[in-house]
Amino acid sequence: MTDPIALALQVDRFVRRLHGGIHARATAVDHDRIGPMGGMILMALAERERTPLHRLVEDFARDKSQMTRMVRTLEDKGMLDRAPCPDDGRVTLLGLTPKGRAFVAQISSLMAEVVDDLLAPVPPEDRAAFAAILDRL
Amino acid sequence: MTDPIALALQVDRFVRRLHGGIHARATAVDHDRIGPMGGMILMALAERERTPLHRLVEDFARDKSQMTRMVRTLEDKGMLDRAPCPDDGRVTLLGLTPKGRAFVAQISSLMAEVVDDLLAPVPPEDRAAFAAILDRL
DNA sequence: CCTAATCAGTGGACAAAGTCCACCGAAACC
DNA sequence: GGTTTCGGTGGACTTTGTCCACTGATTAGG
Repeated sequence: MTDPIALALQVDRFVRRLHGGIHARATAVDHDRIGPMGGMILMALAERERTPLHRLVEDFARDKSQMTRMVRTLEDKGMLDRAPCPDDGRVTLLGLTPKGRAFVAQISSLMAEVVDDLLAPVPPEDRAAFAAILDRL
Repeated sequence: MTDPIALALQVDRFVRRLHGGIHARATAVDHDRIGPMGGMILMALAERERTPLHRLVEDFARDKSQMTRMVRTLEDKGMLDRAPCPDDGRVTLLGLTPKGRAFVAQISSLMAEVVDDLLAPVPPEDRAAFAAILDRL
């Protein structure tokens, strides 16, 4: 047991379903074609306000340039804005616009719903354990 | 706690690191440009022999046509072969070729290593719990 | 039986994500 | 003050994923 390959497969599948679920429910709301990834980024921003880009890069474990572009299109769509960091001339701080905030409000409940659905077969106390384990990665 | 959004983020990140880790270690071995996805498929095939395509589709939660193409390129590279199913004229059964089997042997140990690294901060008994929870999805 | 709905798989066309590498300007480190 | 490092950008590309239409077996309904 604890076959690492099976485990990898299952985690991958979980994410797959997650994205799929979001996609399915969000198409109705997502008129600006933000997409799952964009949504994730916005939600992340909603939690930690005024974040530099490189923070997102490591949180999502994505490529810098990719993140640059993601952020760029989100900015173009009026979901977030940039401001130069006063302490460090290199960094630009990102934050949600009111529009972005409104969007996040819409989708985060959908998101929660999706996660809930996926975790349905798992009893609540195990969910907590699950989350706790994930925390240490 | 048990914030579903944070949870989603973490799972996503985990998969990200997983793919990244595989990618990093496998480039040396992967001379046929199989890629992470192809590798996963081959490993899945290694476990359940003679599998119809639609089984992979649901196991990986991918699109049918995508899977068709993946399988096609893997076949072109001599990693797997197809055989018509005797019981059902619609399905084609997939199986690893010797070459495919050899490849899987190579990468699955790398894979296990990667997963192990990722799970390093989690004590063994919790890993089992983690795996058990994943099983119910 | 024979038609109708269903199912496995294929293909085209396209959009979204991710990868690699080179490159700036600002900052930190002797 | 010159050299690394760091945050971010941009180009050029490959890999994945999505949507939709369509074939040929196969089960179901009457």
